[in-house]
Amino acid sequence: MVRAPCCEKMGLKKGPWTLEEDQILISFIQKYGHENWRALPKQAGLLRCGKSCRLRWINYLRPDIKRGNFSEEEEQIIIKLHQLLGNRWSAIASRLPGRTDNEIKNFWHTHLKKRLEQHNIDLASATTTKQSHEMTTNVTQNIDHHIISPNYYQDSQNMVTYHPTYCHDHQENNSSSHDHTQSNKEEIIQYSTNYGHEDMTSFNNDMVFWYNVFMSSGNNTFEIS
DNA sequence: AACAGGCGCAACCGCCTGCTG
DNA sequence: CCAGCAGGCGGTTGCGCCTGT
Repeated sequence: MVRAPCCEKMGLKKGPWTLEEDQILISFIQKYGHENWRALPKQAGLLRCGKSCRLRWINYLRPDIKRGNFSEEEEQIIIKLHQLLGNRWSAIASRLPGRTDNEIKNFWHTHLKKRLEQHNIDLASATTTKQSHEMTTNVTQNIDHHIISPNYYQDSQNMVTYHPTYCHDHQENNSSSHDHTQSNKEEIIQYSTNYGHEDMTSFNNDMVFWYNVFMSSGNNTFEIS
């Protein structure tokens, strides 16, 4: 398949964004939204490619972006989710409100990776296979309660609508016994429940459910790295 | 004060997948 | 079913800043 050209046209600007460009992009999106990223720069009068605009908006200009250092709690969440999900930064980011995949990826490569590697070296001689297994098990059972899924939407009837996460995890289902067709992807599981943030049992069950979804969605090809 | 090396982060690149005609 | 397009994603790069010498 021929890949669509991107940013190849002469005259398109690259490199750091200026304040002026940021303001143009923000005001355009606030006015008209971003239904078509490719067309957006032209419509907004920006000499950027659509991808660049999208990246800038998602990673920097979005109003709900949380700036600043990662908290200890967030670090732990990232570590745990990375054990569970691998390098699926967008999936990890979707569980950390206000954080972007790029930010998490950078944070991982600059901080956590080194720290964990050092930690692994320290543990290498002492860790047995059994302990390793127990660690993995604990990860699945003790995912931090504060991880918030953006896939939950509470509607007016106090129902929680759940969109299965595998909608976004598209690689691991090739040989799956589950046929994740479009109809399956659109499947919505509704819990008629009193589910609340105080109800940690429900939250725990939820995380176990998620884990099961992850595991089953890949016909065990899902890798914990 | 000047320089070198390391670090952090924004941005780019290229591939993959889903959608549509 | 196929081809082309658009969006999304993860890997990588480049550059500015910081720190040590």
